[in-house]
Amino acid sequence: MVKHRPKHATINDVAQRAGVSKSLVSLVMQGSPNVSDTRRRAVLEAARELRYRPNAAARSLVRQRSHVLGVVLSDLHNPFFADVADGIEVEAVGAGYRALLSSGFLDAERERNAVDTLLQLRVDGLLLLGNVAPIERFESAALSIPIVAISREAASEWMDTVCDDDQLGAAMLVDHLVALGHRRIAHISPGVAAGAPGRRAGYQARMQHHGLGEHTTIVEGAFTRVGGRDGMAALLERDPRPTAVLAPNDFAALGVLEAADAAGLGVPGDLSVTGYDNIFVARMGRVDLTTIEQPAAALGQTGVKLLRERIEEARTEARHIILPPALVVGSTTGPPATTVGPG
Amino acid sequence: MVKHRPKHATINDVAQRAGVSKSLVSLVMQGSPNVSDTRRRAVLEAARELRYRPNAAARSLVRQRSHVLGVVLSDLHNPFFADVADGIEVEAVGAGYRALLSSGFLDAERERNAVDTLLQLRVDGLLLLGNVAPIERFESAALSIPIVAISREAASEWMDTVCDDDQLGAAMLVDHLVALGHRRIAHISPGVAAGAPGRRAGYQARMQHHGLGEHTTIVEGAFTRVGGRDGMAALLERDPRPTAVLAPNDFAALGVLEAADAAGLGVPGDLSVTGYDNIFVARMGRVDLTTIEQPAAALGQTGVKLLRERIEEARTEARHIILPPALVVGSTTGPPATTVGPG
DNA sequence: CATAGCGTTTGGAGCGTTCCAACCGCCTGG
DNA sequence: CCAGGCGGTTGGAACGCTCCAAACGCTATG
Repeated sequence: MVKHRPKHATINDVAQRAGVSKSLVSLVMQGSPNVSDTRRRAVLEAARELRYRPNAAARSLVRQRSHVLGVVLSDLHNPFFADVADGIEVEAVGAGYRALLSSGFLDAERERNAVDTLLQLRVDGLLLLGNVAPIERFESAALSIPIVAISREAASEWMDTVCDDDQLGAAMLVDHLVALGHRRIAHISPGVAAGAPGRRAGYQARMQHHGLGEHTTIVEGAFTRVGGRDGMAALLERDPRPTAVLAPNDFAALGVLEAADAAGLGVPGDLSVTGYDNIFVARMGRVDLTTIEQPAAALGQTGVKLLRERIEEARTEARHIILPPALVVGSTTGPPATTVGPG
Repeated sequence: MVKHRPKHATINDVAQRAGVSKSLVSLVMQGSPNVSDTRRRAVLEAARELRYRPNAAARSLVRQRSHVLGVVLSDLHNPFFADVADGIEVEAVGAGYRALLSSGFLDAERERNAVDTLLQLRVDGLLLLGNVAPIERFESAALSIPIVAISREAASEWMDTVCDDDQLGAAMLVDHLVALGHRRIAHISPGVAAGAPGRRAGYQARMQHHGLGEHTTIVEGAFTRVGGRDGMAALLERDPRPTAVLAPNDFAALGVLEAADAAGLGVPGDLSVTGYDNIFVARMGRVDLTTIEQPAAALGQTGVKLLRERIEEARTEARHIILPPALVVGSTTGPPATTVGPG
């Protein structure tokens, strides 16, 4: 059995084997046109034989560019982030970058750790995807590297943001429910996590707008199934019980549905439920959630474009982009049971 | 407005500001005990002021170690991989490594690309998570860096593997269905993708074992919802139609359920459906899929342990570890409609 | 008083690249 | 016949860091 050989071939090994200087090898590797065909073939051949792979660390050291974009996702389990990440990857690869992901595990400390690792690796730019820590925690990092926060409405002077119009999205859901006849509409909100403040504000404002300010009910609950279950548990203790619940995202909505099912409440007969994100699970026939569709891929692509402006064109003033959300009506919303007739 | 400053402070900047040599700064950064308190404080202070962050590229260049593990996931959207990735991250961080993810997007070419990027970054080890390309494509990479393939039964002389017992898992599902009275049990299989061959073999062998060899029916279909839908579409054209379907994983099973719902087939009345992985969606009340639970976190943790053996203890002979699966019975399986009585 | 030893600090070499200036032939034009 | 130019090639400096050997200033010891 051949011994495992962890040592990598270097550009010098290749140069020696091909009988040329390391500079020539470098030129060949970069696809320079000013290399004779014979030498080029010799170098390529030697590189293949030695299984040579340029050392990205050494390269980025001298180039001062890594051509890698870092992505910190708050939750690997949430399909919405996967959709956004797809958009990021497509746009990044198209522009000659690679995207490297790191999970923040819905924890502020681990999020910070992930950011730090990526920063030490000297990625060219950083995309924050639904981070849970308050945005100020990332401002100091934004001084030394371009950062784009996705799904973060909070405007920062130092970093760019791109998100959907959370306030509008929440308002659309309230409108939809009010049109169905609901009045006691409650909201579950995850505090300061990405997206939460906007949705909460939109909900509150729109309730006021409809003259339902007194029915405004907000309970705490995370962007997860457990968060939805917890929030719903809290709402079940209210008397009178709300007839409709705006979950902060689809994940939480699934938790709400589970809690409702467990409590023997019919959906939408006894309770209407809405989500946010339109993840694939929401569109499964057996779930069919009423929700807000965010333009996930577009969010990711726009994020990369913003990063490139800073990296390649040295833009310094912050840009904040808002993309339009869309209402998707499923079968988890309907008229409240107590409403009789259309009046 | 202050100008954006992409230039990072170096160890020399810190040294100069603190009035010491760069060597001393290096020592402080590495937490060496042989540094006087005064100097240490001065260095730390200077580093903070300059927002200094060690350059991981330069460090890994001289150390020949990056303390980063690369993870290539075949599909970011599949929650099963997220579970495994969690296991990886936990174990990696505990051992002083960081995990960096890259998606292969269920495409052999992009998978190769992802591997190459990570290789160029000189990660200390690589974890392949449900890769779709045949394993031989990664063998040459395994010569220059430790690689562990997860959910890959194919034994390789050059890289380690850790997976659950796919053959056994598939057999358990067949046993379960046979016990319910099924005979026409079909299987959807994604060819050579990770996990597929073992499950297919287990299905075939167990059908034989039960004397149902003639009812063995295999159609092509990927590890995705669309794959499940396609496979089910093909099966719906068979006459007689199978009474039970073994989807290759939960994702595909969701597609099968959708196709069955669309075709007006009751589950489990007209058709029993099983998955594989036990992802969270399978456990939602409205789905409640019969499936096989893979020890996801354990798979990830074991993978990291194997990597560390190669990295830190220079193990060279390959190890192949198999973890036990478990049957999870839900409400998508039941006796076939045509069966009368227990005979 | 010279020496040894200890804790602390430092300069310099080297990690694998890129890139620049310089160089080598060779051809062309005056 | 020589200056100039050009395609092809090369050595060496630099990137930011670690680590080694050596030096430093002390104190304790013979």
